[in-house]
Amino acid sequence: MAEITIKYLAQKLNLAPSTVSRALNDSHEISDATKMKVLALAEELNFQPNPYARSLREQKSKTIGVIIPERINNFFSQVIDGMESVTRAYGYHLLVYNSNEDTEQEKNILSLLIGGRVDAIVMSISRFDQKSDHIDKLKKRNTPVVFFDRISTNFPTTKFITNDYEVGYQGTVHLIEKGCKKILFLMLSNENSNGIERLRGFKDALKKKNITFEANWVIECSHSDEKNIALLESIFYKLDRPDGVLASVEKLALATYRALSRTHIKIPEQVRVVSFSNMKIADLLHPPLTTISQPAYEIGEECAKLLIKKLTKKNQPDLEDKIVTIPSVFTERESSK
Amino acid sequence: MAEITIKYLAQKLNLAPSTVSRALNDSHEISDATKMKVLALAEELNFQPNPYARSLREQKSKTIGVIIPERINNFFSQVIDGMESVTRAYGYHLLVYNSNEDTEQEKNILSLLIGGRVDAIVMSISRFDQKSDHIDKLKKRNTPVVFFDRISTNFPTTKFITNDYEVGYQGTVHLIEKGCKKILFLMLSNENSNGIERLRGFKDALKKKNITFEANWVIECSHSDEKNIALLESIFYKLDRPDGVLASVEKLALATYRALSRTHIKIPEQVRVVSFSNMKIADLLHPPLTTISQPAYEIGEECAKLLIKKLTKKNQPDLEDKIVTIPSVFTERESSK
DNA sequence: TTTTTATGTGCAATCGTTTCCGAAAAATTA
DNA sequence: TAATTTTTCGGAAACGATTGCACATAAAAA
Repeated sequence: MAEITIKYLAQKLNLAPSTVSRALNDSHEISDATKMKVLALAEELNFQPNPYARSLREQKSKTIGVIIPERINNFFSQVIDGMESVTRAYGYHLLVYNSNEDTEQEKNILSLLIGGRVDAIVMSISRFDQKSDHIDKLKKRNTPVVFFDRISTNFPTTKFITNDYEVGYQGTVHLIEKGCKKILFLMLSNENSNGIERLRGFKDALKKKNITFEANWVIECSHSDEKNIALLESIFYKLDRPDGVLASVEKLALATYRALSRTHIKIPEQVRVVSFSNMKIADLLHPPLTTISQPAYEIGEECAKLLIKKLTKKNQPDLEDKIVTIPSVFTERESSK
Repeated sequence: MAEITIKYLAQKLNLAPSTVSRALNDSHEISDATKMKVLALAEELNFQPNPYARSLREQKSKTIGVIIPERINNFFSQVIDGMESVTRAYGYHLLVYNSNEDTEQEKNILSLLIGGRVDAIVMSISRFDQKSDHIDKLKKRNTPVVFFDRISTNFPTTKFITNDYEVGYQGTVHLIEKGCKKILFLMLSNENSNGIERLRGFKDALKKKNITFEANWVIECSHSDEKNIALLESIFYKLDRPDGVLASVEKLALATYRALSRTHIKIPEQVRVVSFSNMKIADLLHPPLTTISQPAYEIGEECAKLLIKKLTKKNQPDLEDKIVTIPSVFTERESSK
């Protein structure tokens, strides 16, 4: 019931709290004999130092805050698994928040975290807004921040992404070479950093292949699955329907599948589909989905490694302002045959 | 740079720290005039009380620890989303850990949390072992614990599950009525609480329908997808193959799909499949999968609500030792037509 | 005017650690 | 043996917030 404290151990052993503390932290100024005694009792009583007292004193929490825009998403789950694999090894903890693709929530979470609850922050931003003042505020603090996937381009820190441009290009070329002449580019919101890069790859591929891009090929979708499906249905219902789809986000590929199934349009015979996706069961869809999948676990590991290094080593410089690219992998399946 | 503290505010305003603290906490013994002044300055400087100082003093962290056996899993993601939706409203934080279906890791995580880092724990245990002493240890502590889905039956607290027995029964009856005579029950490990209930429903349904159960219909699978697929392939390769499958876990249904696809056995013509699953795209599989899906979000909400109540209200009794059942929903699709 | 009461504020202790500083005891050197 | 250094430990002050208690001051009652 009554928590076991250092003071209690000290009293039991007829030592000063300072001595016990030092013994537990294996300080060189404590004799081996007393160290043994202290460790033995601590072990016996299953002593765990109070993390909050320690945090208060040391001015660090051994906790990293993570903000993602969506939790029910294989990509983000894998990223967090990757992070946890390294943070746990270093005794760090992960506080994970879901901003639900909502800038307002993101702002609230950020202000929660800024109070000193975490030593560092990892985030994938909900919207790539111009007015990201809540993120800019972070600059004034000395809390290290790292971005991944959906990054804030003008915030000076390290960002982890995949080769969005190249792979957007590659996916588009693939569709064209399969015979597509009119390809839709589906994006979630026109303002995400990676979406923009993927779109750039898309456009450049069209140009390279001498297909003239038309503005209405870019479909800006919402976060509502139902709305997206309805929108796509209306598009595919027309006579001069597209014959290819590059979905920049998994959920849009699924919306496409649903829309095409409702309108009885066949994949890949009538429309070929390629999607960015980290789904593990892309091969079990009907038809199996051609994917561009991101190295999610690895991205998580890298984010965590970088922060742990910054937090645990002495005299580390500020996080370098650069973009680290980890390549995605393209897997061809039935949906684009 | 220098953190803003209550002491700093007090100095700026020519007040005592205690007065500032009381003003911020809206104490009745502070005049409205000074309250205004304090609040104004706090607002202006964007003051956030140090959470660790507060935790130390108040002996509570406003943090709940969550342990799940797997993160890349829609069910658990939904549960956590549900929890977060209520904890955030009350200013509580979520520390989430993945035990990776491993009792050893679970034990380590638990001992991390026990040090007072969290005010309460929510968990879905990795294995239903007899020797769950690491969980029993929690009893001695006064940290409230709640279980969900994979519960520890003999630990006296509130547990949230779904009507595993009924729905296992229902799924089996469904398969039988579709004409199945030899049905496999796929479980992840023979020792999970919910698996056992589902199996009981399975057996009772067979009995009810006058089908004699055979022990080798219960397949205990591992956590390796590849092994499971190979195992299932070998089973379906035989002549007297089963004509139905009830998968107690989503990943086993997927393994079944893969195994059947490799052996060129048709679903549902040759084998009908029903699975417990919270996949959102069960309808996009080939063929669409008949599912029993758990009310994951709601389970998360209920866990959190219960704990928040226990933690925020005065003089709350210990968590009642009972099982709360929230029903699953059965959705028939092509895979069991 | 004096006494009582209500109101507003400050002082100091506390939560459990870590660490600076100093001091005794032991070991080394002169 | 005396002087010096090294080893080992204790005292006390932090870290930043909350809160019991005391003490002013002003308002109300006698």
